[in-house]
Amino acid sequence: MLDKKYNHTEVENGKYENWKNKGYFKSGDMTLKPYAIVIPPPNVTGKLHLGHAWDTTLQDIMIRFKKMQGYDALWLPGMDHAGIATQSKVDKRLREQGINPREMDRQEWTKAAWSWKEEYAENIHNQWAKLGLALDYSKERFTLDEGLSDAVKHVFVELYNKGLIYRGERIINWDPVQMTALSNEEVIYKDEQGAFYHLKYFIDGTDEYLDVATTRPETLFGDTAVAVNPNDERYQKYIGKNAILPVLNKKIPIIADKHADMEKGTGVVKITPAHDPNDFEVGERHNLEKIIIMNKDATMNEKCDKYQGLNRIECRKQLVEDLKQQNILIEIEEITHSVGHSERSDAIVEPYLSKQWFVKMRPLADKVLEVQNNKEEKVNFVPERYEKTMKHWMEITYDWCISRQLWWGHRIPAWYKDGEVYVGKEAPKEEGWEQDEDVLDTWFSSALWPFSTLGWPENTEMLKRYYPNNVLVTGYDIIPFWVNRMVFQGLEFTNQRPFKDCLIHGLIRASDGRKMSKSLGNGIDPMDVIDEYGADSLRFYLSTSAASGTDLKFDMEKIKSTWNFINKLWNASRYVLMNTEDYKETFEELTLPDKWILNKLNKTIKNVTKHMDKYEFNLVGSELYNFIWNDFCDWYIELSKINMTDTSKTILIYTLKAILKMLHPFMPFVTEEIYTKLPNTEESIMLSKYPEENKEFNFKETENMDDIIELITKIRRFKLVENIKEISLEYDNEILKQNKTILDKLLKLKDINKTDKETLNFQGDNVYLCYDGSQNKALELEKIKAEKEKVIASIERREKLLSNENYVNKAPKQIVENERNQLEKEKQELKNIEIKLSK
RNA sequence: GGGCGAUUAGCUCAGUUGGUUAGAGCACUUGCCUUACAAGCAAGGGGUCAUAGGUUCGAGUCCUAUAUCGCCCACCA
Repeated sequence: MLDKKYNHTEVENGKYENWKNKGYFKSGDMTLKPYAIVIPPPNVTGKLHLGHAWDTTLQDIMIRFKKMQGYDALWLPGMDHAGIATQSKVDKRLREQGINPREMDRQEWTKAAWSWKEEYAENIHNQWAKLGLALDYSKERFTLDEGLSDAVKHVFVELYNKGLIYRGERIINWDPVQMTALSNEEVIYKDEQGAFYHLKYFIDGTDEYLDVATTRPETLFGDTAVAVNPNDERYQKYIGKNAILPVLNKKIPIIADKHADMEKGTGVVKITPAHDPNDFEVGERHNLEKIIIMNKDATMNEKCDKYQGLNRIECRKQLVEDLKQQNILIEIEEITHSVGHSERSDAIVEPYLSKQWFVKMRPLADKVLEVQNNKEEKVNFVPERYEKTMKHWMEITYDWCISRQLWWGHRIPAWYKDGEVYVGKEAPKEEGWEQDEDVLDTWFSSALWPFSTLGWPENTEMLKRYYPNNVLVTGYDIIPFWVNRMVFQGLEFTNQRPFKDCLIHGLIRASDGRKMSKSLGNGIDPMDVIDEYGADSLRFYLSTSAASGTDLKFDMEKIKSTWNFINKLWNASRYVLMNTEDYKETFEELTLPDKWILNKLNKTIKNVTKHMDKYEFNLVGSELYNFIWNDFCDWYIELSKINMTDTSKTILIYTLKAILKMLHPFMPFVTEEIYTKLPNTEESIMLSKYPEENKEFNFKETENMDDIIELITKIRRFKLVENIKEISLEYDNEILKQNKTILDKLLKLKDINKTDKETLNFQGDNVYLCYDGSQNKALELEKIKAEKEKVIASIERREKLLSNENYVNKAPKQIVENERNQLEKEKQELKNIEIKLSK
């Protein structure tokens, strides 16, 4: 027997280990249809947050649903080595131990990183277990494991051979703290206070000058030209002359280039080809020297005169001061502008000329854009609008900088010797080749995740069976980093989309609407929520509280009310178990309530399945909530108390089983607990079959039950409003007579002196409610009048609607018919009211 | 600058081919310790669906503007 109260800790304890040990999470039954999801691999940097809990719950729901529907459902777990993120954490820990990580031997360091990985992977495994995720651990992968590393090398070499990977000197985003290059996606722009520094660049041999505005004056040491627009009349006369670069007093040419915008600032722009992407382009066009003026840690180098050794911020300060003294500074114009920061270190990103490896994006992106036009082959985004996000990225994307100056990651499979480059899966046989020191962007390996985890580039059975994946589930913030890259790599290397559907969810926000983050201190640990309310509450809340693709404001009150809902389910189950200890299963002699609940259950199964197939979990949630609480608990269970028979016992069990199965994907623990206590069940609800509509239970006459419910509600309201304790009923309706006991019990009818009568209507027949209303006559009259007004207004609305030929002809018959029926009912009601008033 | 989304009850949010008189949870009011559950039961109040037009027999839902808020991308001399 169940305890009086739902205790989530007790319920959840031990279940996961049992499922895992019994092998229920394993895939591979070749007699079944395959279904596959690969988990978005979490970083091995730390703890899972609520976003992970949300993301994985959605996947677990689909996996458990498909398993119960008889699919061979694979949910492949794994983790991401997370290059920069992990390296910085490992470094931080080493520094705390008094070790300078950069002075370590690379192999030593890597060992430390691997032990970090083991430690944090264990954390994550424990958290997955607490969440109840049906992951097939026998297929678990890690982005740095042997197979995946082979896939990475394979892709690198292939792309290189196709000319889609190249090495070149470009302006890249440089993180001077991590001392590595970054991709555009890893740069976060933030609005900050800054200034335009207007400087005098004198024209050589004159005392005229150009007013050059810059936000980064310290870069002037790298200036190799000043540009004006070729059509700018103001400056025509200077084109071809030289300007004198302040401080260095060096002559630099004044050139005409379209990059100079006549509308912006003074129309004159300094050109620093080694420290600005646009200036780089200008430099290429005009064959300008590209002077790098900073070291890798963003301190000024030997090109910077006396400023050498200062960091860029210090340098700016002192330089501006000096320029002021020298009367070179014209003015400082305060502005707000956006400044790029490193996603991981938050350092201000320095545009920096550097030799790096790049993926040539245009041909890869074009392929995606083409495939998205094909309904059968495209990735279907849910909600659809996120396809636009991907397409837009594909349209504007430019070459992807993939080399990182880190130690933690896939070492670039390129070797150098005497200026020659060799790219291959293995090192060249001859002596003297040195491998590239750099590693690849973490996203380079995760881009292959949907197929590399299945054994690709080998054409394995797994790959054939589970690729493309059925659905990928992730947040919209990851679309540019990951989704997009999986799609183009998938198409390039497997000629197929990596997954058929892409289910996108939003971000979890704190209750004040802000992002949850460590720095704000408003983060909530999902494990704390689980301790307090259970994984089932958390899961149901996360998966049913927001429409797909929208953000979710975390609300502890709602988790609490979800707990209440589970407690309700728990107690309903308790009631069922208490009353079905001994019974004989039979569906014979169904009563009206029996038919009614079976009918409702059918409808619920139909709707829930439909919504599940469309990933509309919030709608599944409300469908089940309403059915369980309002239909099953409030009505059917109450009705079952009137006359408990073998049939009603059978139906209680039958309905409860279906309820538990439909809830199971959302709340696996409590449904398992209850299900295994019910008679005649499999040893785990995970082995049970998802409910299906039973056509034999679609009874037409169940509308009578709806009418009885309406009548009972009306009478209860009347009793409450009029403050009447005792009533009796008089009626001559066949259906009411057949269900007399229902009315007697639920309304607690008694034989009393009938001094007053209220006339109600049931399916066209009058029902008289007899009571003693001697105390409150005057009040009643007011109420009746108000009721009359309401009914008249409603009748008028309906008559107007029904007299509209357009409406009657064009609206669906069912709706028009319904409208007519309601009108008849109301007319009857009005008659009753008038009779009452005439007394 | 370009794009996307949001605006519905006091609060948080559903409302996915346009179709009865717009729903839920929490909060609120009234009456109940009825042997599954008082973390409950029974009943109730509360919304001109941001604004202005339009399409339609019919609009929260479709179209066009406007306002406010948010997000993404681009630019940032």
